[in-house]
Amino acid sequence: MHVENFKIFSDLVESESFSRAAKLNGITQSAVSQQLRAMEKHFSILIVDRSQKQFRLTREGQKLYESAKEILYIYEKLNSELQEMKKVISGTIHISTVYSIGLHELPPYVKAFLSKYPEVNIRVEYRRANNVYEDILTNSIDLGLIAYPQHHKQLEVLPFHDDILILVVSPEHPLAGKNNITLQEIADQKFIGFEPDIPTRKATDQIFKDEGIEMEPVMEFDNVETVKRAVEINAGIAILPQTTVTREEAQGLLKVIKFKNKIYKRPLALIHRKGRALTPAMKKLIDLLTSKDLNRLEKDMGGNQESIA
Amino acid sequence: MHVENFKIFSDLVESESFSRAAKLNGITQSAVSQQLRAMEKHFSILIVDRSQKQFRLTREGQKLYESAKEILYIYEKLNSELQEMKKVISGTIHISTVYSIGLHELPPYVKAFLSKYPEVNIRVEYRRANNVYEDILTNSIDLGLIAYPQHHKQLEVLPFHDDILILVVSPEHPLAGKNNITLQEIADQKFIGFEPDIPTRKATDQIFKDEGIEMEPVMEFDNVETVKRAVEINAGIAILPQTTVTREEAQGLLKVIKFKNKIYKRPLALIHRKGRALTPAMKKLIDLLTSKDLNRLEKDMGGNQESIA
DNA sequence: AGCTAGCATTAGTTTTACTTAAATTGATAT
DNA sequence: ATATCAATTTAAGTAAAACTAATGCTAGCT
Repeated sequence: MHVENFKIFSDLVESESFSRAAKLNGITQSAVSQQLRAMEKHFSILIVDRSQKQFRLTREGQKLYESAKEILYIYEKLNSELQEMKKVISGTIHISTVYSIGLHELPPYVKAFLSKYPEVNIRVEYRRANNVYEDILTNSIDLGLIAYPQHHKQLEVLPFHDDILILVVSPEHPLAGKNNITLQEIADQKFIGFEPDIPTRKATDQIFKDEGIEMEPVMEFDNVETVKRAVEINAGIAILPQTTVTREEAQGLLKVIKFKNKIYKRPLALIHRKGRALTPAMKKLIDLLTSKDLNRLEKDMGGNQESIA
Repeated sequence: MHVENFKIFSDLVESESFSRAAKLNGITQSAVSQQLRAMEKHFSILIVDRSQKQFRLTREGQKLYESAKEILYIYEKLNSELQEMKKVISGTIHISTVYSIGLHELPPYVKAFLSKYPEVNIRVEYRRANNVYEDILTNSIDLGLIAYPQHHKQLEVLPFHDDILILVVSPEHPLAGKNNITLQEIADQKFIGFEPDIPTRKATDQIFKDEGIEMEPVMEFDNVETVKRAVEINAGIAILPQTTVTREEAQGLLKVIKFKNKIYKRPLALIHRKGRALTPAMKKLIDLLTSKDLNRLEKDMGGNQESIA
């Protein structure tokens, strides 16, 4: 039994005419007649009393009509609710991110997003890179933010943007006066790095290796914040993403020195489980994050804002 | 959208397996997969999150499941109610009948019927024959009882049984002593008849005509009861259906005389509008009335008695 | 009696739904 | 990494259902 049959039957009852019910549903009168006959056969009942010209339901027909209306009501409600759900931007988004991105890259995006979609909750968890991948693969988290993305069969990797790696020293450090510098010039410095399993550490290791420099950190930490604190007390120098030190640089706590001739990039990426159903809110957030220009996107999104249920 | 689709989807959600849902519905797992895909296309939504092996509904899928259950509940309720209605013998039956049948033939049947199906209301209206036809054709009445049935295109005529016409005289009448009689012997009697448009009058007219007797009633009435009263006061003789005078004969108010050599029958019939939807109660009553043997039928019906909702 | 409007019927076509079989996928083991 | 396994998806073909168009009926009207 088609739900559409109920619609046509309902129209038939209300219009008391096969031909009008047919027109209302864009089919021929013959189809309406055949449908009714099929319904009568299906339930093995008489629905319409055909003993007179005037349209008249049997008791069974009356009952059927009542149920048909109920079903149609639920069905139409379902339809509109589903269409609404597609549009409505709401719910909670769980994000797993490494400190460096979550603390320094993400906030402006989150702020912009939440001002557009106040119905959305964004919950950010700060985790080590390997845990971010794990969270995504086990479906315990919606989105992940990592640097130097590793590809994986069940992972959708969306390039975010690239950070630039710069040298960070204490204002007290002998190199603090320089405006730019080469890797060779810091080869004999005390280097403060990330722990070996942190992607950025692997990246800096590779950078040094490419330049033929053997560099063993004097200290290792698992997040930027601690590295910065160590550099601040002049325990050594560090190579960090530019955006993670803007505040300290502005406050004169740290000195930032660019590399000469060379730009070391730190690619960032947004990851989510491949094929994972994305809520409209998640899609919007991904759009925002993968858009190159935050301001342009903010404008674009203004027109798209939907009413919130 | 098929209601059956909702059933399969519901099974899919509850079993969390395409193959089990398929088995439950006697189709292949491929069909389940195709159906789900068709539903997703139909609503333009994702229903099942396929990003992991484990079965998981999307928010939309959850909503769909809830509505599916509601619809299935109504549909199954409708189904069982319709099947119940087919069985249950209840409601009101409107009968139009002429006096002679309604008063003397019908009562035992009605009594038997009501004792079997106490949920049924039988409303009997006493009308002239032409009005009975009219009531049936205009659908204002369910069943009609008439004598000498006229056939009509929109009329279903079910032969009831035949009355036997006999001569009725007052015990005071000179003919009262006779056991049987010929038409010729009453040719010069004062005859009390029905009005010309009453079928039984037409029948008696024909009977006299066939025998070459010219017979003009001295009185005309439109129903048996009045005819009998007139005979009782010895205003004349009358030809009436045997069953209409049993009480008066037993009480000695009237004398019944059979016709010699000849039996004049008065065919009775049950009529209803052709194609008119008959309720189960009506069908049962028709069965009872058209059955030759009241007692046998009563026994038969004993086993068929249904529970009443 | 014939006409008309509306429904029913029939035949043929299009559409849909299903089955079978092969391909793909994701998870797990090798 | 590669093979494997179980489950789902996809593809192709077929059976069934639903529809249209044309025609047939029938009740109610003139």
